[in-house]
Amino acid sequence: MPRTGAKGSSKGSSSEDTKARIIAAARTSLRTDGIMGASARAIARHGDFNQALIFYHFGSLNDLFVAALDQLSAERTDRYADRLTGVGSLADIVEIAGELHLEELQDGHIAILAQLLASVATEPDLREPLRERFQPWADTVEAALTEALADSPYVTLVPTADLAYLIVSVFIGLELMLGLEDDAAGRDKQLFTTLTALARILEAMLSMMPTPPAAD
Amino acid sequence: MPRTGAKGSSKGSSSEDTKARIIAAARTSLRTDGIMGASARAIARHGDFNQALIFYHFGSLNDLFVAALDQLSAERTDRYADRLTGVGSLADIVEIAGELHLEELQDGHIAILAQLLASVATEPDLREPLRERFQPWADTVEAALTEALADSPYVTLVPTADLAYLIVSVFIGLELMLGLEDDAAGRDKQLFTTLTALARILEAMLSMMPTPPAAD
DNA sequence: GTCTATAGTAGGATAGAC
DNA sequence: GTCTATCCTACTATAGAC
Repeated sequence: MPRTGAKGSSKGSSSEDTKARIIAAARTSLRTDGIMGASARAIARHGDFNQALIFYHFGSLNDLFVAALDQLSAERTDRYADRLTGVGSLADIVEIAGELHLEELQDGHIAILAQLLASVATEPDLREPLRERFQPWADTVEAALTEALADSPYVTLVPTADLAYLIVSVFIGLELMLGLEDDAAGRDKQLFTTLTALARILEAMLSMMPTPPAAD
Repeated sequence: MPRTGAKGSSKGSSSEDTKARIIAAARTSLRTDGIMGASARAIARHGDFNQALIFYHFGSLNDLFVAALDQLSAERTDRYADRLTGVGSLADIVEIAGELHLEELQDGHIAILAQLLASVATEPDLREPLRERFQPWADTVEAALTEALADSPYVTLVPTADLAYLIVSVFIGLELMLGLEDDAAGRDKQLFTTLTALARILEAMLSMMPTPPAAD
């Protein structure tokens, strides 16, 4: 096992540096080759290093994939939180979600998530590690929902945890469905434009309601 | 290539019969082993036949998967249409969608769809065949949406094609996300209960509106 | 139409030189 | 820590016996 911690000198070829290169190559491979094509050899080709390094630094491909997801989660949930904090209305949140989704789609981040999720069917050992690492995503979305609804009288009516789970599911499902499209970005924009418009109509209706409706 | 068409006698061991057994085994393997585990050998094991038969009857694994999807699409979109025709309200449609999703989840039909969609990243040749075969799903959902909204004054406001696409995406995304859960069925029920409740609130609000709101 | 046998390839992972 | 070389396994697909 390679030792951890920063080096005294600023030498560029440290162990941590190599691990980072391997993780970057794994992400590229998952994104472009899919989980079925992301073999040790394919990953090594993307990063231009030796295939055996993967096993020296990470032990197994699955452990490498988990490390890659760790890095991705940390990066992206931060960014989500940045963009989503301080958003006050439902329609605004949908609109920003659309922008985020388009970015993520084009950068291929969601592709990585979808491919890893699909691999759980074949690699049961990945289930627990993936579950832990998907929770922050749902939490970030839920926090944004809660904040956006904070000054609405309807907050208590909305089960934000369930909605957050559904929204994450939409992101994943859209990624796979849009993989069939010729113009995925265009279709994605159109879909979120539709959703934003519906959210604005909903808001208009809410503003016309005299008092919060009873929850059945 | 095996000849097609029905036999004169009712002999059970015809070519078509074998092809059906192979397709059934492919579906089982996709469902339980995932796309990464659904090798010719694994499929043959599920159906208890010789691995070489797959190539004799279908030519390649990808062609077998497409045939399996064909069969699944025909079966299930019929069933969807049966259950969804004549449903008059939005909340009812959501409720029935929840029942259907739970059935499909437990029977593993959506798992097959999700696994095939994920494989497109690695197998570009599957993209076109899959796109053609996913269209009926979206069409069925759209038809149900259109029918459910038929006597509402808001029909023209709702882009049913986009909504249908999103709903299919939710089905796919949920399948993958629920693959991480210990109690997938329970979580699924809970999510659709939430959605149904929200749909009922929306309906109540709509019934209180004096006139259709302008579309921005 | 179904079988056995096998060719040919690619994969995960490790040993051992450097 | 990184490389080459390799083991072993599994895979797709085909050839040829039956």
